[in-house]
Amino acid sequence: MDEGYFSRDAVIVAKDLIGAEFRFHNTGGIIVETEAYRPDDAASHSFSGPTPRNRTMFGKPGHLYVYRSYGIHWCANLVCTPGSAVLIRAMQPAFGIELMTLRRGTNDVRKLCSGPGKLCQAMGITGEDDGTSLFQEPVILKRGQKVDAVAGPRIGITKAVDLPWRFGLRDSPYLSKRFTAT
DNA sequence: ATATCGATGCTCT
DNA sequence: GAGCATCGATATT
Repeated sequence: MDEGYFSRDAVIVAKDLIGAEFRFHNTGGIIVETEAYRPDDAASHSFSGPTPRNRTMFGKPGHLYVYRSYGIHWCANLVCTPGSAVLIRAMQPAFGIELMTLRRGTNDVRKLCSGPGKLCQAMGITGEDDGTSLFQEPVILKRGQKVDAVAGPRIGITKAVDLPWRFGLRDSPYLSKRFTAT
C-alpha cells in the first residue's frame, strides 16, 4: 500500500481494508472490522474543521491518527483524504500473540483485539504514535485476499447513526460486535 | 442475552 | 461544563 491507496474515499478504503494485514512493532493481525469517518459526517472529529487534536486527520494520507477515548483508551485511525480516516475496530490476532496476551491480561484470543481500545492496548499504540507513517517501521501494512465484507451502522456514536459505514468480515469471531443479519 | 453504569481525562464551547 | 468513535463488571430477563 502507498499514499495513492489512502488518497481515496474513506468509505471505500474502510471496506477494502477488511482482510488486510496490520502490524505495529512485534504485534499485529488481520483487520476484521473498520469504520469510515469523513469531514461531511456529523459523527467525525473533523466535522467542525481542524483543531489541535485532529490535525493529523487533515494532514497527508497514510498516517496514523491516534486519539484518547473516554479518558482511558486509545483509538487508531488510518488517515485518508484530508479530514477523513478509517477507525480500526478489530483484528484477528496473528503476530505477537504472547505479548498482546500479556498487555491485555487475558488468554482469550478472541478478546485481544476485538475493539478499538483493546486493539491499541494489545499493540501498544498510544498518543505518542499519532502522526506515524504507515509506510515504514514500525508499521507493516499489506493487502489481503478478497474477503466477504459486510456493512452496517457505526457503533458508539450519537450523530449520523444511520450511515452504514462500519465494515466487517462476515461471521468473524474477532469482531467487537456481531453484524445483525441482512 | 441485553441493560446499565462507573471510570477517567481531555477537547471544545 | 458537557460530551464523548470504550471497556469491563454487575445486574437483570
